[in-house]
Amino acid sequence: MKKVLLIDDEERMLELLALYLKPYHYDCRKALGPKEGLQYIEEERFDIVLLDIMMPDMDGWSVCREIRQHSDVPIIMVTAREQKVDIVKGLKLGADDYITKPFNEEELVARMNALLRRAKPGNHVEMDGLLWDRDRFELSYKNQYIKLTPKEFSLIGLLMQNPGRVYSRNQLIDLVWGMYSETEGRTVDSHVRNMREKIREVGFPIDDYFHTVWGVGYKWIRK
Amino acid sequence: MKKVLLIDDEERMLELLALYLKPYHYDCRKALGPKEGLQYIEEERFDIVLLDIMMPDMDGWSVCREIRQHSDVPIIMVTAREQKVDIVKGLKLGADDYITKPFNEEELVARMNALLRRAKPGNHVEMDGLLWDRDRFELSYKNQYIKLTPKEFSLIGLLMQNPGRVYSRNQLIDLVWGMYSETEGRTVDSHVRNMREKIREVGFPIDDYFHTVWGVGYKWIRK
DNA sequence: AAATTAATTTGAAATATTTTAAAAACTGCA
DNA sequence: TGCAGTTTTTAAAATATTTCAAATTAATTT
Repeated sequence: MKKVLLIDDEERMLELLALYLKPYHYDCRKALGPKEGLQYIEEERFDIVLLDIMMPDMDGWSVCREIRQHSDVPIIMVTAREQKVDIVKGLKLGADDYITKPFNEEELVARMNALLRRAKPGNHVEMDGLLWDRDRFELSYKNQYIKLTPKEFSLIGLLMQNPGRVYSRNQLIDLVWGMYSETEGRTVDSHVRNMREKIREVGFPIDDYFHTVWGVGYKWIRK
Repeated sequence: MKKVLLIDDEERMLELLALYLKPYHYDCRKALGPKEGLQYIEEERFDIVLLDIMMPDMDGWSVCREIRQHSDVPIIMVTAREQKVDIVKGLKLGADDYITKPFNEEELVARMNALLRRAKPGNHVEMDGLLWDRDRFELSYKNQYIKLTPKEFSLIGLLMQNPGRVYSRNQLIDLVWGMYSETEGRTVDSHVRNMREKIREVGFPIDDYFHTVWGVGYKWIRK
């Protein structure tokens, strides 16, 4: 499901946008005002951002520039009415498109899809702020990067991608190490320990998610 | 220089568009009508297409659909006036943006650039003062030129254009050396070493950007 | 509660990967 | 052909990861 960040300083507009997008099964996060918006950007990964450019304490262009410091995420500016100069300014600052209020639902969704179509599809899973990204070979929590070894990285990736499923040590060895590996089951434990420790350090409640199934193996549980 | 294909059935409009774009150094190809346009698409590679949707013998949407059969090239539709329904239809058929006549030069160029920015091959990238320029075959930092060999140059270009993404040695060999190369993975290391050394010499903090991902490969990180 | 079984922790040895450095092979061109 | 710059290969030194076994801790069974 695509994650959308809505940034506006009017509660009502946020609700309206979310309502529009609801039937299309986007996962909407509402940010009331630029500060909150930028904070979310720092903490999470989004597929697209809808940004209102008429906000009192910080104008949309500054927000646009700020976002571009951190991320390449597609940005659609939302403007009150057509103002050619502003549009050009926004596009130059790194926005990808704009749409004017009042807009119709269909056009909004069509524009979002046109942008999402161009975005490179990534291979990732996210759980309560913990992001596993195969393309980047990175695990991160709220923009803190957790340095993992290759085995640790594959291990957690497999588990996160199959929440609820138990894997025995031998299954994990087959899947992560590769079939016909001579490695012993106990070795998995060491990697699990090291991995848990590293993730605990950045403040993610790993023990709520990564469970030991006594006598069987390990599983990742979806909260 | 970016290649632009203009498709319209009015000679006058083609001239006008070309005139608008002239100061921005685009390489414009004019196609009078949809047939000619589709023929060019088959014969040449373009960076972007400007497509008028009001043409008599074949409507713009059919052209749009046809183009998408052959190519992923970014398409901007040009419409006579705002017609919401039509816009949505075009976007759904694979167009990326639209602009209404009469339009202003600045907005047209801004929209083209926004699309070209997302399109894959960039001719230059800049990161914290380090400039990679394909047209000049030059890498420079604060006006100091760093002399690179062709392999080194492609290598850093690929990485800088895809910040965050890890590339394995084999992927790099496929992408830089070309598929089916017999070259060994370790060879990449040598080029990496030499390149790092040359860039370090001019004072750019290359080690903050160009990272080794242990057990996997290399990546460029955006700071 | 004691006995049993399994998981975790620990640290050191074994392996694997990357870096460094230098030599060998190759390429385009005068 | 021979040169100068480039690319590739190779081997060693430096780093980082993985493994494994012993000691400890925790959970389960009797």
